[in-house]
Amino acid sequence: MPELPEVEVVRRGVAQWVSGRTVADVAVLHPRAIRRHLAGPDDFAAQLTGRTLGTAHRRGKYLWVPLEAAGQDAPDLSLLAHLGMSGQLLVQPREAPDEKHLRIRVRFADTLPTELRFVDQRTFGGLSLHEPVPGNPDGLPDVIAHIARDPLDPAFDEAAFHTALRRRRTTVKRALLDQSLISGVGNIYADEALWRSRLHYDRPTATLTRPRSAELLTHIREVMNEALAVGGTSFDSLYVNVNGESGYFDRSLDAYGREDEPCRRCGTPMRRRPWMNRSSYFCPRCQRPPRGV
DNA sequence: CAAGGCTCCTGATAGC
DNA sequence: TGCTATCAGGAGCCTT
Repeated sequence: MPELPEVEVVRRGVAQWVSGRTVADVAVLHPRAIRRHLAGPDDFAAQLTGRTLGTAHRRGKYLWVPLEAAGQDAPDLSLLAHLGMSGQLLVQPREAPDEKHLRIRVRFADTLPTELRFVDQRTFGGLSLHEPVPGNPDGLPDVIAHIARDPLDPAFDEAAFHTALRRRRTTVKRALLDQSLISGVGNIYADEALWRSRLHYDRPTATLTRPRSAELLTHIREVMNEALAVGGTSFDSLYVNVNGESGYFDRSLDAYGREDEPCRRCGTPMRRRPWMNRSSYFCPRCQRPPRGV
């Protein structure tokens, strides 16, 4: 499942292989993949065709590319991508056979042999075009203006994060998954960071002291940077491929998916608990539940 | 406004 | 063998 590190790998791939190229043709093969583009597939294709892709940006799990606007200070339109659970952005040879779940194809007006493909089995992800937030130099799409900066963003407001945690009346894992509070954290890295911090997922955020929440933030950054260090150096070909099952990210997980396996700190069998229609993995000894849970 | 639940989707897997 | 149930889960949307 793509979370921040995986999306960052994709961003780098897009920046390397696609930025600067001009779109010649767009094929939308599944309407659900552009459902955030309210004007529909024909409009999506028409607006994107002829435009040149600018610098690839990322905030949390969102990735976008402003379309270059000749003679203007700021971009007038940005191409937004979210991978959802199973989405992939692939740079493939034009003659490569279609993937089973190919949803969108973008061909370019140059002589390079590659094209951009959006492949997504479960269609939770998608592409869309949006006007940027006025005055934003990076072309931040207006529809993701509510997404908080992510913990790897130099402008992430750490003091505001701590304050917000104390003010919230919720539990710590819910807070970590709230993209308007801190973005880029999904179920996997939430469990990993909580395990490193020895925090139970149902710990009320209001009980976190400033040092404890600072430690949590440090662990979030560490686990993301470690994943990035492994996955971010793995692609060196035309193939920009990220999905959670590719293997090089989950090899080093300490908590996620380790039910009944020994805790790497204390040896106690790890547990899995149904949680918000998904799962939470934790060590029952290292991560003691709060009172009343 | 904040918090939490529901829902979209497809394929792998388990169970009968 | 073949069917059904369950699980994976990001985030918009709706209700409370």
